[in-house]
Amino acid sequence: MTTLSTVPEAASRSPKGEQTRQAIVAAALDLFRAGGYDRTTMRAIADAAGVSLGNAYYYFGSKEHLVQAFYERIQVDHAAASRELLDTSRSFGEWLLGVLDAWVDVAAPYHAFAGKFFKVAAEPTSPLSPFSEESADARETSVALFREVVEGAELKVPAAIRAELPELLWLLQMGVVLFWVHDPSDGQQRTHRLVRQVVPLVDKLVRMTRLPGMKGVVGDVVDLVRSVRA
Amino acid sequence: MTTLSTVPEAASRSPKGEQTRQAIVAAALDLFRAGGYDRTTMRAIADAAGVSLGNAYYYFGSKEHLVQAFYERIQVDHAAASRELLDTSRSFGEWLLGVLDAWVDVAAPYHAFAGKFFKVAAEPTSPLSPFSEESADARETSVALFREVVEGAELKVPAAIRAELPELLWLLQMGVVLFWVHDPSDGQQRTHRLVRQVVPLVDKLVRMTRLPGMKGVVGDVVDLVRSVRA
DNA sequence: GTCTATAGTGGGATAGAC
DNA sequence: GTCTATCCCACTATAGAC
Repeated sequence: MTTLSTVPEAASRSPKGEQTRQAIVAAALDLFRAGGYDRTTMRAIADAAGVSLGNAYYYFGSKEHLVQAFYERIQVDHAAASRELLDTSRSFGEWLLGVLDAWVDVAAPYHAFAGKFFKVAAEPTSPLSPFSEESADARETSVALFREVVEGAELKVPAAIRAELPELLWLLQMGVVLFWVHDPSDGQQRTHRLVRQVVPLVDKLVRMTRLPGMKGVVGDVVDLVRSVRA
Repeated sequence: MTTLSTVPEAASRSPKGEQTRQAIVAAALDLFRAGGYDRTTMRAIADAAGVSLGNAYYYFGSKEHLVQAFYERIQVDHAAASRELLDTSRSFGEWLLGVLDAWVDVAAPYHAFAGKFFKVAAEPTSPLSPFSEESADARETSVALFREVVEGAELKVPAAIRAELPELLWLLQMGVVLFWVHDPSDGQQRTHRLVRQVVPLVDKLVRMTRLPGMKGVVGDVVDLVRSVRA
């Protein structure tokens, strides 16, 4: 939770500061959506937010830090959308489909500049990397969502798989994001189709782990996942 | 083979232009290795190459285009290293292990700033993206390598799987790259361990596709791969 | 701690002359 | 193909207001 940056943290934000901060984020997301990341200047963002350039930099150490706002926004919106889904009791497959679809819907407005977002996140040393130390909290929040999906569903699978499944589903979600970022189709229909096709397959594979002949492979997969995480 | 860029293509390069081009690439590679990508300016590259800044931009549309030199270098070295392996007759698993290991070895010298390289490649609109139109040739070369691995081995698997396997193995390779880029361990030992663990699993899975009970899942996977590529 | 105004610097990228 | 001159903008620095 500690950070080296001078940007005020959530704990130490005054109401006024928080308001300014939100104004800058809102302006940035608006302008990014309208004109893309590259063509949106920090000056334009500051102007649109009604603050000085210096003030914008007071809250966000760099233009890339504003991308983080986008990251958080999607995360929060997706969690909210998923929460609604989880309240209605359904099968594992339906939940998974709902959660993945919800992400695509929530992220849709930002697809045009998602490439830039993705670029920033792709650098291993970036705090925005989904694998970084700094984003551990956000990652754990996402994994927790999938843990709810797994635990809520009446899934009869080996305990070992059950334990690793949330993280594997998170990885699946990352794969969907990767596809989505590269999806040029209208309204990202192809991503939606991918999700609709991949979910039943995953559902089937997960249920197959119960079969006696699968014991060996399942053990291998679990070992692999554990050694990767170590 | 056609490109929209104004950069001279291989076919239309004059000897003089080719010389200048090589000088710029050499200077860039040197400086990148010495000081990293960010801290190396286009002005410094132009200076070191003995050309003007404008001239450097005549040959390379952007700083990112210079990163492509690394991409090509690794690709060529890996193809050469793999070719040697393919000459000695072995099993599918041994070949796959050899080819993946060879990549990690070939790429090792560039690991320090591979993150920057990766960042550039991650942007979907970048010509360097492994999924881009511009890198289709390089991608096809890699897939062809895995096709040799598949066709050279006496693998008894359904024809449908056999046809898709090269592309799936290429995807596996991309996964290894992803892990490698994030691997901070000495000499990227963890990546080597991952490869050593994942190859037997893949080998086992591929051979399992022959089992009668697998017909359904195998068909689903093939359908998925085909619809993703479409 | 929040904010403004102004005046920089550095470096990626471009225009247009030769 | 090559140059020089220039633009643009992320980012910094500073000095001071509330």
